[in-house]
Amino acid sequence: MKDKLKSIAIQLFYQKGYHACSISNIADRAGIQKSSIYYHYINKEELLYDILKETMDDLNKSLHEITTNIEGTEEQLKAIIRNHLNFHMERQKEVIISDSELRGLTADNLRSILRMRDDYDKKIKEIIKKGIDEGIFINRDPRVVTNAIVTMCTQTSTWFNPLGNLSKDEIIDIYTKMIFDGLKIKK
Amino acid sequence: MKDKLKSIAIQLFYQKGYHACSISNIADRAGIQKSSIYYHYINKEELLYDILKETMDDLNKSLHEITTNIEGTEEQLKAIIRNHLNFHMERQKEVIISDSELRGLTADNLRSILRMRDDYDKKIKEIIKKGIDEGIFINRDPRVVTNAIVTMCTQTSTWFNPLGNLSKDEIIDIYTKMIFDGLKIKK
DNA sequence: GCCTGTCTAACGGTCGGTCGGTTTACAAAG
DNA sequence: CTTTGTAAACCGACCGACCGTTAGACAGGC
Repeated sequence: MKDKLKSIAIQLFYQKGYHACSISNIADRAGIQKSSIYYHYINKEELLYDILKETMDDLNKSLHEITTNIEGTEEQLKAIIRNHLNFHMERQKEVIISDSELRGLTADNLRSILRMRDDYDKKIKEIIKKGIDEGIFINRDPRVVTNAIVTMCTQTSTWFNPLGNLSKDEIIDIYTKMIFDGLKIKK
Repeated sequence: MKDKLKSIAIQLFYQKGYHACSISNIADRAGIQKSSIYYHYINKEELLYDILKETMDDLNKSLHEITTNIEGTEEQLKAIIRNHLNFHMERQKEVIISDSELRGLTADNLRSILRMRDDYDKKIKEIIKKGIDEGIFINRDPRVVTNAIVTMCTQTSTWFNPLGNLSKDEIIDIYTKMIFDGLKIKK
């Protein structure tokens, strides 16, 4: 039932937003009374935190696997981009919640989630910095470049349609080429 | 007072989110009773709609000026990117609200805002398509390319710090170069 | 007989919104 | 120069609904 509640909460937080979705909404959809939810979660925020924590954990875990198993700066970055895109197109609801409902957290929980996000971004920034040092990437502010890449990939969660006529792999291909080689035909 | 209410609402909707911010919150900050707000706005949603409408109007107006005053596909796209980045770094609060609080709108108002957003995106897509036809941009799905560019530029609103050590112009420069030429040093 | 999970019932509080009445500003009339 | 009319702007009390949360009872399985 705890898992059921979580997946219902993901659906509803995504659809209506955290504050617009009440405990009763979730209970109704689960077929139980709203008071019964408090057997599984101490309060509404913990339900949100549980979702965000799990999502960030999974994302960080997948990044860790890449940086330990793949060699070569360019190949690493390519794998990171592929992974990030894949994650955000597969788990659209969770990542959209993660991006828009941080304000629903109290100070301690917020700090915990933000640190996970910072860790993630920092690892990517380090790889871009390494690429610049190795002379394979153009020397531009790594912070800005990281933000540009991460945010554009993250946002696929908001527009990707699993039933559309473009597959995830096709989108990953286009994004990767755009990030590495840009828009313009080389003269 | 109506303008004052709007700017307070922008601040609070941005800080706490639309649903987490009550009419009383806004009234308190404005130094009036909450009932007085209903003299200026028929309900809470109209206050949100007013913000979103004005923001999208201004954005669309700025785009229109570019497409009528600038010639050449590449120069147009460059100007569009500069304008989009500038707008989103200058009016961070409004555009963040525009991106995250659409769910607070009822059907009619939502449709109206979404149409403005679609118009905007469509114009950019057409220019990219034109660039592909003219042989200056690499032939990739214009829908995906547009989404990639627009979302990455939009998201500067979430991380740009006006007090940071990077100016808007520096960021615009990096973004433009990244979009047109990518990350990699050409061999 | 105890633990797990759910129930019913109720709590205090806040929400968006309404109502009738009051203040303010200002202009026309005397 | 004062009085009066009027509309804009605001107030304070109030509404029903719903919020998140708690307490305590109860049913079924180990």
